[in-house]
Amino acid sequence: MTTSKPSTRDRILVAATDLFGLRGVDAVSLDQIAAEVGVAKQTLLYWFPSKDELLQGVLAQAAADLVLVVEAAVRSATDDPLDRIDAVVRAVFRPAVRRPALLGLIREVSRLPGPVAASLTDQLRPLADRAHAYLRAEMDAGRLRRADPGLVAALSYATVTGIATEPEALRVNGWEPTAAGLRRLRDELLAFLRAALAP
Amino acid sequence: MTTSKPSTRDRILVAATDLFGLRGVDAVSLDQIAAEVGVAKQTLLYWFPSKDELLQGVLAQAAADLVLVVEAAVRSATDDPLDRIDAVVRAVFRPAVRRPALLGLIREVSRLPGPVAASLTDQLRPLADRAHAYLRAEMDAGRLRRADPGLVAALSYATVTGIATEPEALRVNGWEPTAAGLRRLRDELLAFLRAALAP
DNA sequence: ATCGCTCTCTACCATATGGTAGACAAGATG
DNA sequence: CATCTTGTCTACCATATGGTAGAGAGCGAT
Repeated sequence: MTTSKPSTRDRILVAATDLFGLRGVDAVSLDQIAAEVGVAKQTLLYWFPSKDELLQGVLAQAAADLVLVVEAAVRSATDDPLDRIDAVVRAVFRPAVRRPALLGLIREVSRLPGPVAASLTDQLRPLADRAHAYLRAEMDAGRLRRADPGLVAALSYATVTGIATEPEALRVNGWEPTAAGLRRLRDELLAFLRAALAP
Repeated sequence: MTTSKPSTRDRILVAATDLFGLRGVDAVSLDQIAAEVGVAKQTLLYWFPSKDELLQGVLAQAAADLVLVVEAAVRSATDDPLDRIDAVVRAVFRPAVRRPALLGLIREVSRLPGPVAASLTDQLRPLADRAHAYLRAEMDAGRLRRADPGLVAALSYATVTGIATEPEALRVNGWEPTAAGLRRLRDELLAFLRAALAP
């Protein structure tokens, strides 16, 4: 549902996503976002009645983007379950590399309980449910090693977001959060998944 | 370096750890922490000259605890590398289940760049370096499947913290963040690690 | 007793922030 | 022209927060 030319509302959404993701929601003031967009704070509050609703708007957009990316990856993959998993993981990593703020923001919000986090969870649930059902079906068909599909999905989700959203934290492991480093980590994760899920 | 009876300083540290971890650093005011401890805000500022230094104190304690737990686990394990990895993962999960705030806080701080995060990274680096060296040695000895030890360490760290610190986020995968659920997830992770690292 | 040290307290302040009130300009519509 | 809607702005406010200044209580040492 993106309009063709960037409206004020869209520009606010983009700037807020980046700033929230980069510095953390609480650390970013409406004034800073407004300055980044080049409008007055009141214009923000015109489009989004409160900071909370702005955050919700940002998250709705981010979740929608994530859903689109994953669905495109699924459609473009072959029938082989390991290939599909591969494609989805790569798809999730791609925007995370290009725009680390997005997944980082999702993760920050999910960390604390509350209505905003609950709403986000609701938006991502269909995606998770489909992955869940898919894994179960493939395991039943003997094309993946049997395991609890919910646990596998949760595990993969935790790992992917853990890597993609907090590359700075991984420095403690002597690893550098460059784009090349992220790709190597992604490939290692894929190797892990193959080793653990191959029938 | 813990004293035998809980001093005011220690009580402040405990309360701050829990509150920071539970609600996020920015969302917790010094007044709230003081109220929790049962002292005046000034007493906090007497022991820790600023909120930033309080945060650093909390992190130093948390990092030290983590180091102790992991080292104890390593000492108590057998020589088999998979058993050792198993023991370490279980050790990291244990405090995370009992006191989710701790690892969550570490992760939150690591998320944003800055001097506080850098200092924390420095405190955890020895641990990471030892894990790194250990994995490399075992791989060289043929007792683990060959892989980039830095990547394996980073991957495991990301997964463990991803699971342990953000159980709420994993609800999207139809999983419940109970203690039993955490244990099942931990066991699944261990199975993954065995499958991927067995020689 | 009194000095000095440690620890805790009661005010108080400067600042930043989210949010409100309302004016002003530009079209669209009658 | 008059009016209504949309979008942006300037000015202002109430509040919360991190931090400062300084006083006083308890207590061991001289």
